[in-house]
Amino acid sequence: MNQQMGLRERKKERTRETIAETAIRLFLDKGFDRVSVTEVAERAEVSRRTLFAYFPTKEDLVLHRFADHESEAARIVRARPEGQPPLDALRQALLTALAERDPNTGLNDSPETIAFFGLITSTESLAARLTRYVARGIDALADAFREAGADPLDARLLAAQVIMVERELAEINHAHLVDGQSADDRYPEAVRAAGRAYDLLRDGAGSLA
Amino acid sequence: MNQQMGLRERKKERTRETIAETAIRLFLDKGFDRVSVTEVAERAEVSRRTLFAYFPTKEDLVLHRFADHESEAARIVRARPEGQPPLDALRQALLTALAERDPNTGLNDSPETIAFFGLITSTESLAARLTRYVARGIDALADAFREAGADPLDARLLAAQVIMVERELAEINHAHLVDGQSADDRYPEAVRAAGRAYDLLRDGAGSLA
DNA sequence: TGCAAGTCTGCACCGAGTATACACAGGGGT
DNA sequence: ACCCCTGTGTATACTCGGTGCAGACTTGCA
Repeated sequence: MNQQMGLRERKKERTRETIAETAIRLFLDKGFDRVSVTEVAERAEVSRRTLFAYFPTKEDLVLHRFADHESEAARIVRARPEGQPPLDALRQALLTALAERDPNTGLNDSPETIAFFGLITSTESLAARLTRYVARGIDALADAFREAGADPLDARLLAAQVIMVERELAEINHAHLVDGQSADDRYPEAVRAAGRAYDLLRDGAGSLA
Repeated sequence: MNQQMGLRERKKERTRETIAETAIRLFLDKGFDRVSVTEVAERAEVSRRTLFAYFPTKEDLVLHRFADHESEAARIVRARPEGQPPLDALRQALLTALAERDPNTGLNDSPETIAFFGLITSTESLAARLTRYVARGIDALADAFREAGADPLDARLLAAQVIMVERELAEINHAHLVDGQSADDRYPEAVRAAGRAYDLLRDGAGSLA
């Protein structure tokens, strides 16, 4: 029974992947607003109705991946080594992600990644819906901070700051790559900016502002 | 001619106000998703098409007010007294707004204000579109920080943090009022939280996290 | 083989938003 | 007085995202 259920699940998963891939390919090719859901369904060889059974909205065809990563920051905090401050763990994780050219850092210069990133930032409805996942990421991170012993108010404020700062850093990196800079060229400055950002979080803006 | 133009402008403005007020009243009464644009147009006695000439989207019927306030923070920084650090000016402005029970602080307990605030946070499409104005507010504030002499990277990071922190504070206040607390009861704690938030921005999370 | 549950589909429908073509008013120049 | 021009509102019909419904098909299971 387990195997049979497994087969079904796998088939559903394959259908799901096919739909999402077809959609993203079309969106990258013609632009999100210039492709109708009907066209996606036709190309993916499912009915419109079925497509909506897998993805509740058109935007989710693109953004479903982010649903999985929304609590990544919280996970990092929870998995940190004994005795390490949460902010240090997050800083370290960001530096690692930069070194690995993690797409979420905006520092991956493969054409598809750049295009995908650009698709989201340049499509208003996608950017808007993305913030929903961002908000959940903030909530999750605030929970993790609280578990780590932070005051509830501090936890929320700091979580919001961390998440927003990481987004800004990613956007800045992406902007440079769009400008033609290679990820390797940008890397040192990206590392510096990330360090500066976490210094600000730890030490504050102080007299500077 | 000036008078006639003036009259015309005023008439347009009144029409605009009528539409927006009618819409908000209906939304507060039945919920955003349970009122169609057609119904709003009928009640406001204009055609659907005319309504869309005044407000590009249904969401803007509610959010148009925020478009004006999106650069409020930037304005505060630019208008600060000679020699005052930008963060101090923002802190001071927030404390003043709290004392005045400015609706944007989430600390206004008039039933309409609470309902209006709740309408936005509980309606996904409204919350999503609101972030568009928030993003523009961040950009504007970053500009102001740069004019005040901040490094461009610092300006962006700090602007994002300030705007998000003020939003979080407002949400927390609103949540307490929804719970039944009066604005006056909540006020001391709101002041404390605001102070703590700006302390964090100035001094950082430090060893705490 | 036949039953039951889950999945897929077609169809009709709703609501948001747009294109087009038109009505109507007032103002300005001849 | 005439016409035109511009700005504002209107009716109609359309596209597209998303949902409800009822039937058909697959798949697992007895």
